[in-house]
Order: sequence, then C-alpha cells, then structure tokens
Amino acid sequence: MGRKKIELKKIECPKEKSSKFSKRKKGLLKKAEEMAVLCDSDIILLVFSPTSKPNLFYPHSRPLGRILERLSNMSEYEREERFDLSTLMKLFKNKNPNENHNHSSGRDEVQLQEDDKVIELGEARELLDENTSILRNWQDPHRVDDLARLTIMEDHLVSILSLIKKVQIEQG
Amino acid sequence: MGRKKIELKKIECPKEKSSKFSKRKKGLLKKAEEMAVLCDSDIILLVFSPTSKPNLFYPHSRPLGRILERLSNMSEYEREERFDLSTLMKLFKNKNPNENHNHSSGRDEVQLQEDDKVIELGEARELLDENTSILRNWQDPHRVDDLARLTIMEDHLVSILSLIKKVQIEQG
DNA sequence: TAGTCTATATATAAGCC
DNA sequence: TGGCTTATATATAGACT
Repeated sequence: MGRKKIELKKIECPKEKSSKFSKRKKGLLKKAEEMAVLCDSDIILLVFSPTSKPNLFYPHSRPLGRILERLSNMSEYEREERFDLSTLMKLFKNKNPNENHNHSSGRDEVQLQEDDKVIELGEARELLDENTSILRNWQDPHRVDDLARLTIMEDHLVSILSLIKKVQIEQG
Repeated sequence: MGRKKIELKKIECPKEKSSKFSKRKKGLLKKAEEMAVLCDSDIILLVFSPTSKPNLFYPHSRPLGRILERLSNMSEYEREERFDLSTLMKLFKNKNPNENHNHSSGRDEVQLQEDDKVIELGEARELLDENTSILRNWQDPHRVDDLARLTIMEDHLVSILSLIKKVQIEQG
C-alpha cells in the first residue's frame, strides 16, 4: 500500500527501516485498537525493535489490568478448563524447586510424594485465589509503583501464557 | 475499508462480530509478520476472543524461542541495564514467599535480613544464569513437551515484561 | 525519530457459499 | 467458523520537513 509494491524481505537501509518501523508500528496498534473495540476482544502486543526500547502495548480501551481482571473473573467452570490443576501444580512445583528435592530422606518415599501432592494442590489453589483477589482490585497499572503487585500480575499472565502454549502444542 | 464505513464501537450481532474477528485477526497477524520481516523486529501478539480459545501468536519468521534466545544473548551491559538486580531480587523474593516470613524468630532480626539479602542476590543470579543457558539451546518450542522448560521460558518472559512496564511507568 | 503529503497497494464490509 | 467476490475505505511507499 504505497507508491510502489515492496518486496517482503529485511530492509537493509537503516534510515528506511526505522522510518517504516515507526509507521507500521502505529498502523499495527491502530488495527489492534479497532479490533479490541469492534470485536470486544483483549489484545496484548509486545514489540521489540532492534534499535529502540522494547514496548508493551495494549489497547487504550482495555487497560492491561482489566484484561487480566477479566480473565480472573472467569466462571468457575471456565477457570477450571483453562487453569487445569495438574498444570498449575507443575508450574507451582517449578517455582519452589527447593521444596521438591529431598525425596531421598529416611521416610517412605511414596508416602512423601503423595503428601506433597496434597499440599501442593492446596497451595496452588491458594496462589490462584490470591492472584484473583488482587487482580480484582486492579484498575490502573500505570499508577502502581509496588513491584510485588506487578509481579503477581505477571505471574498470572505467565500461567495463562503457559496454558495457551500447552493447548497449541496439544492441538498440533 | 469495505463497502461501507463502519462505526468504531462494539458489534452487537454475534455472527457479525465473530466473522469480523476472524478476518481482522488474520489481517493483524499478516501485518505483524510483514513488520517482523521488513523491520527485523520481534513481535509477540496475544489475542483473547470472547468466544474462542486464547491464542499466542508470533511471526513464523521468528519463533518464540528465538525471540527469547535473542534477549538472553544480550551483552552483559545490556542485560545489566534490563535486569537490574534489585528488581530481580524483588521478583525472586516474591516467588519464594515461604522463605521470607519468619523474621520473628529468636535470632537477631537485622542480621537475619542482611543474611537473606546476600543469599537472595546469589540465588537471583543463579536463576538468571540458568534461564539464560537453557534458552540458548532452545530452538523449536512446538516440539517441546517438557512443561518445566516452558515455565522457565515464561519466567524469563515475565522478567522482561516486568522491566518493560517498569521503564514505561518511570517514563510516565 | 516523528509528522505531512499524495498516489497507489491492501484490507476489509457486505453478501453469498 | 472459513472461503469466496467486488466495491470501497484505509494504510503506507516515497519524498520531504
């Protein structure tokens, strides 16, 4: 869409490349914004240019907090579907590696593993509930300076990313 | 861009909405792909439709693994800038809450806190190095079925998201 | 790097399968 | 949903600021 049709390959001239980058970034964001409004959908866009700072975009109509809040407000059924607990357990396990490496103790190993499972299931649920309640109160991420709360948001996002990828891998 | 100009507001008719959603999603992905190729930039696109499954997209020309790998291959200086250690420490602290809640023990509290700091700094560095080395060998995420490794990728991504947001907040 | 200006390439609305 | 078709709205190449 321009005076000439251009080839789809890397632009070598740096000036031309960064000019096209800023124009296209703007266009992409506009499209994302339009789609979010028209189709009532949540979009997160992460753009790393080779030269400028990385940028995380999300439509103005849908603040990042609201996107995550909306996900955290899913019905019990939907949440159960997306956050299936065995996946969540594995995620949780991975984040607390120190607690899962003493299986060679004097106690019965099988019994210990079973105990761990029960504990972790409960902890995973607690973790999820905690994230959910905090996200519910989250309105304007730009005004938040508490890094711990950002981290909780991000942990939530990462759980979602994990399951999205899992679904995509399973689907082929 | 069509037979008629449409208003920028939520489409109420569900059939029309999902039709437009699939068309626009396709268009948005095409634009993202083009921009990635032309401008040599990395893009991650996360789309949640209200009805269908959530989808994580990234240009075919730039597998997600390569995007993260590239970030993990930043020079020491760049990495130091993006992963400033105080931020990383807080992130790490948050992920291991159980280790930071027994400050009311019989031991000297100040000394304990200082000990904790030293330990956490080292652990944060180890965590970062571990992520980096694993990501370096990562080529094709679609073939990976080990959830633990996905989680490490995601933790890395989350660290990056955290710092992007931090920079954006600081910049206003 | 970001904006402006036109001509032109592209995306997409509507409609139907 | 996913794919046609065609008319039309929009994005953007190139040149310049």
